[in-house]
Amino acid sequence: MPPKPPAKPLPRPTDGELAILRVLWSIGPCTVRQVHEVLHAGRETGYTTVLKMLQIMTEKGLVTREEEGRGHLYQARLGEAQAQKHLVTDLLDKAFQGSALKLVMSALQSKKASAAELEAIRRLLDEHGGKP
Amino acid sequence: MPPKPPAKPLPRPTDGELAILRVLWSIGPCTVRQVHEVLHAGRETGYTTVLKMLQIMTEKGLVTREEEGRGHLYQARLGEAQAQKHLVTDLLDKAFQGSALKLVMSALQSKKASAAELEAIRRLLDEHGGKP
DNA sequence: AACCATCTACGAAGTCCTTCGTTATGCAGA
DNA sequence: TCTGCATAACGAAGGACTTCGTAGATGGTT
Repeated sequence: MPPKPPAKPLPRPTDGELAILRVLWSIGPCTVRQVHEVLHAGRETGYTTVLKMLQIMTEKGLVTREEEGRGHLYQARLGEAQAQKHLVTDLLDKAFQGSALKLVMSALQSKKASAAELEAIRRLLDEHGGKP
Repeated sequence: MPPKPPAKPLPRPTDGELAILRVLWSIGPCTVRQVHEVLHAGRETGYTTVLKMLQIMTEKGLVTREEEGRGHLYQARLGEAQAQKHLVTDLLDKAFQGSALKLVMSALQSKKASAAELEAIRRLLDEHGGKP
């Protein structure tokens, strides 16, 4: 058996860490420089700041790192869907008393969902709970 | 015109602050002691810790305070639904590219929603998007 | 009045998050 | 080889969050 990564649950990523994870999810494993360039398009974030955050995220287990030439390649440990599920579960427990209904209501009120999205959600419901 | 409260958007409450807000939402305006007693049932949190947090939350504008006898009454500034909407919108933008569909999918996968809840969500969709 | 319980206020400690200046390392070219 | 560039690492600073010890204020009781 390969030694399991420590079984402690991954901490919830901070907002800054989430921004980095989004980059890793969208373009796959990449170097500090690549992450920095993508982030730099939107925010002003120094190179060493990104590096430091990736180092800390490595310690936390949010990302894994492997040597690549003279630099390192970073990769998100959790897939996007998995991480989203964690975040939603967390919010559900902390702000919605675990009620998925209330959360869905808020979501639909927060952003106007497109008709196509509404239809997709309806189909999801059919698969999920059995049509009435 | 009464002087508006400062127009800066309220900061997102931390987890600890959210726990306090939940108490205020459930039992209405109350004193530090009341909040502490409710919280104490679940977590170990000192009285002065709750007091300090309420003071900071007052500075942030998350709660309002009014004199009551020798103590103070604290009240959440935002209603529960309003605060939930903020939290959901925030999560939507930061982790779901603004896609309500993806968030709803995660929510339904995270917790098994009851049949009644699913039906309620379906009704919500009908009101919201127009039945197909 | 003296005392006690309750409450507010203050400030400090410890941790975490974010940022960045600086230094070390390793590769490539003059 | 020596120099310069890209990268990694270190360490510190500043702010936010949480916790708590302690002090001050107020009201009721003996």
